[in-house]
Amino acid sequence: MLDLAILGLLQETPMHGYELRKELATKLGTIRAAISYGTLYPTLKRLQTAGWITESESDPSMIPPMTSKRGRVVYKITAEGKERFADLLAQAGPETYDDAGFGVHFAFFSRTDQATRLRILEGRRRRIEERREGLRDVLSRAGERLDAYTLELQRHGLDACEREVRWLEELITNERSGRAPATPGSFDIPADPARDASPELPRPHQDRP
Amino acid sequence: MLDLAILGLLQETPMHGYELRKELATKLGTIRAAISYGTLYPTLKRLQTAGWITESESDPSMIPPMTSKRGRVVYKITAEGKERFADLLAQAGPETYDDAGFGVHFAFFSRTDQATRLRILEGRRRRIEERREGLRDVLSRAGERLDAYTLELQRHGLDACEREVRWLEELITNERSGRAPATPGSFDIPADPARDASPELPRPHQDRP
DNA sequence: CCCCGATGTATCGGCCCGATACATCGCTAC
DNA sequence: GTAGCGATGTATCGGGCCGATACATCGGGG
Repeated sequence: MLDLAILGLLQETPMHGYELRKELATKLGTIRAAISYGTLYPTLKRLQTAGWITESESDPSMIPPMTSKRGRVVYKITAEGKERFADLLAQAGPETYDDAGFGVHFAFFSRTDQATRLRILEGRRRRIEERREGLRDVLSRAGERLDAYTLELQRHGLDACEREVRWLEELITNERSGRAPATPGSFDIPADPARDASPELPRPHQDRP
Repeated sequence: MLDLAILGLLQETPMHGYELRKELATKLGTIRAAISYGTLYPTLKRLQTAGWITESESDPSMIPPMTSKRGRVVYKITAEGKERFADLLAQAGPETYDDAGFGVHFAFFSRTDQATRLRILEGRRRRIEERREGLRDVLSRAGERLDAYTLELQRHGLDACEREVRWLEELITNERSGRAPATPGSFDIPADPARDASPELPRPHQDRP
């Protein structure tokens, strides 16, 4: 999962570890607080061993001069890495539909073809619907076995599930009618990007046609 | 975190591993799909070594007779385990306020005193508010740097944050006015436990007084 | 009679996290 | 000036937790 995210970011531009962590945090802020260095560096080493990325010591754009001793290590993606990224983007494991997996895949939807986008959105919807049904069962059948706080927790979780299903429904509808909110590559922004709300951005929250 | 959940469930009644996993799944269904056996059994071993629980081979209530060979192992909590449970319930680490930690603590709120409940609810609210501010910053400042799908993901996450903050606000208000939705021990249920909705349950979703 | 799904216990490799250590740079404060 | 401090930066270690896997029993349906 993390492989996909790192490969995706390095495909945009080479980076060193610290930078990568920050970009990861902003891109995946909703689904993962901030990747730990205890995860990042071993993962980078693993990707390097596999041949997906290469390490180039202290690049020319070294803005803070840093009298060396230990230059920053800049990672860049290889051709095999780009292939790997494409494979990971399109693959359909069960982990593609859990919280983390779906989030990472969704974050790179602008580089995914529409058929794959639809498959992932529908798979995620099915997953959430299952979770929702489980919660409904607990709330209706096991109502007298659980205390009020636990029930309230379940109810709140059920709310979140229903909300996410609706969100996914709208995204799927949009996707099917070709109104995808992104074009591959750079995106046409109408000059003022959402100060308080952005009704001109093709979000899935418009009325049904 | 898992220690707290296991100790809490074993405090209600002794259980064997398989049963424990199922109870864990229904009680914590919203925050953790289902605990893996690769987690559960080592954890039980660790709790046993620490002296919080004891293992009693194949109890008298062995309903499916099972011609032995390997009887089911029933775990029960010790006096030290109950102390440990109380400590874990009241303690205030940073992990108390993340998704998993808060969920487990909340699930055992019926055994927590009101002061601790308030502290945890407010800590959680602060945590979510910070996450919300981070997302708002990304959405307003980095609007043109991210593609539309990533932005949509952030927007959805922001929605979830705002929703959870409101939920917490209502719980805190309820808690402060003494209208806690649970009494310690068993709970008085009005005969028909929520077939479709349960307006008579003291949920935090009633109108303000 | 045989397979299948539920019940049940247990281990292993591997991902990921928090804590920790170490080093440099630019800024402010004394 | 120099001492601290926060941001930048790389890296390791112990341990929690997961998915996959193995093994075993039991009840029921084909």
